[in-house]
Amino acid sequence: MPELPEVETVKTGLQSLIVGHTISSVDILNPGSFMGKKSQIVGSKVVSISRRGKSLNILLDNGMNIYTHLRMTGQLVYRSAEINFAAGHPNDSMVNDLPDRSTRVIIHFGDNSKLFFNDQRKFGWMKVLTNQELVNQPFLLSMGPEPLADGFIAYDFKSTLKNRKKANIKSILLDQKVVAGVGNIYADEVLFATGIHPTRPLSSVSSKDWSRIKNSLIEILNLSISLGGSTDRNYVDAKGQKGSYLQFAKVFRREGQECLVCGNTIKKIRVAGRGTHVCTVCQS
DNA sequence: CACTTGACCTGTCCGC
DNA sequence: TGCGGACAGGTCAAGT
Repeated sequence: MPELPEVETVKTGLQSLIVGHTISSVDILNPGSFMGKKSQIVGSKVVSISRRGKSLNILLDNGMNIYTHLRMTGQLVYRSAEINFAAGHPNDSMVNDLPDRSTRVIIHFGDNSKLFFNDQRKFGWMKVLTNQELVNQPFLLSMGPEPLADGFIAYDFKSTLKNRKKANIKSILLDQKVVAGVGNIYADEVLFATGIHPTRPLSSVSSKDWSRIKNSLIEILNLSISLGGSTDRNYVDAKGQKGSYLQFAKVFRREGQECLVCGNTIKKIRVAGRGTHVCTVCQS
């Protein structure tokens, strides 16, 4: 599921692949995936790509934006005019010729290259917005700080959360209003790294715990970015390549296997409506 | 207001 | 083999 490291990897890929390209036409295969008028983006040139939390923005030279969220199964895959098949993955059904049945929007560029917005479950979206509309998006206005931005280490979780005592730590880490970009994978990994059980109530999380959480978040997110993110099921980057962070995950998707620290069996429980991976010896 | 649960979708997997 | 149901998890709406 595209979380911060995955969206960051897509952003980096798109920066090298589509900046400077002019949009020549847009095919909307699923109207629910695309909000706004395509006439407002056709003829414009891509200026820059930016990320906030798990959301991505493509800025155009006419002042319009293509604000995008991949949600659970979204992909943004670029293909040049010459190469439609991804090279080197002959047996990989996830990286195939495009469009496929999950393709919802195709953005065509002047050099006949294309950007495919694929989204199996149709939860993701692209919104055409003016700069003013973009900055007024409620989702962006309420979003918490970027964990990889300067100053995050000084961020005071305790004061942000002063009215919240009963919630468990995992649902807090998943709350985009508290901190941006953390999803199920990295919440589980950070809580393992800090020895905190996911169901711990906020009232029992100390300042020292928060300090460990912040340091661990930064370390884990940076490691994942360096590995191209995590591919659990659907995620691929802008070139259609999978990420390899899950090879280094300590608990996520490791239920039934031995804890790499203590040897106890990793368990899968349900917290905040999410599948949650925990070592009950290392985490309390 | 804080917090929890269900809805949104589609594909995969598991048991019968 | 086919079929039903559980499950996957980001965000928002509706419920307690």
